[in-house]
Amino acid sequence: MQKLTTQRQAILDVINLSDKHWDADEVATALKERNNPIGIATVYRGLAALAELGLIESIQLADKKRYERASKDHHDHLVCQVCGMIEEFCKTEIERLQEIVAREHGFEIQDHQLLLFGICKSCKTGEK
Amino acid sequence: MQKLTTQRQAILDVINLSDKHWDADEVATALKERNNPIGIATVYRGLAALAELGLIESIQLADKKRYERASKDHHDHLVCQVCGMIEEFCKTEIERLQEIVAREHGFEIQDHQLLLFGICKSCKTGEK
DNA sequence: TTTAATATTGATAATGATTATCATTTGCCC
DNA sequence: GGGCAAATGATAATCATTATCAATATTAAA
Repeated sequence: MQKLTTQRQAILDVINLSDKHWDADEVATALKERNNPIGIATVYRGLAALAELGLIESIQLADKKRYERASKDHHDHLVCQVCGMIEEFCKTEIERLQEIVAREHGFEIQDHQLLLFGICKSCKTGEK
Repeated sequence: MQKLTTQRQAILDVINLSDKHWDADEVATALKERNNPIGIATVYRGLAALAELGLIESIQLADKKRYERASKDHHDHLVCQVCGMIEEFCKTEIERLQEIVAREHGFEIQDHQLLLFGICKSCKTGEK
């Protein structure tokens, strides 16, 4: 179960194109522009399948899910509320503290998500 | 702007009833059961207004927003993927590290959300 | 207090992301 | 080479949330 079909490879290629955080619609549009249109339902299923295979990663924002290429080390995200830009950061110390919290609660962590919302550097300095 | 109408006070009362994390529909149902039905659109707007006034707090889960009563200290959440239970925890050290990350990126934090997904104590020990 | 401006309510329609349905196609195993 | 399991794609359905809008309530001003 969960095959890497030609459609899913095309989706994977698109996501690996850049370090953008793609939503399903953007992936579908990019595929259309590459003259390889894929049905939107297939895009959704393909993204879910690729994430399950560990070939891409996902973050859940308030309104929609976004996908990015898989990276070696786990990271979390800064989300600019002005321009929508998403930056990444690693902080192993935070991960360690999360484990401590979990232990205190008898909780077994399987996944986590840390989002920092605010204003990014370029929006703060008024750049375009 | 943003008045504390009788409807909004009723919504606030419901949320202050317990330390549950309510979604809009549950609040509307609770109000109906108390013989004080309030239109669902008004419930949504009321919850948003109360959160803006700082009288309640919200967390954004994958599918929906949930509201809880306001607490003195900021806290984050453990979400059990088996039973759906939501626990809270405080870890000021994590908050401090978030600020350090932000400074490193020239980012100004306005809000944040940390969710730990996994299996809670009682689900792990097989309780009911 | 009347009047005017403003915000709220509630029923319902609209939106938007995502999932379900289902007939058709593809790929693989024996 | 037929059959089973999974995938595809068009489209309908779902579900939380927001928009619309007429009716009502509240506040401020005259």
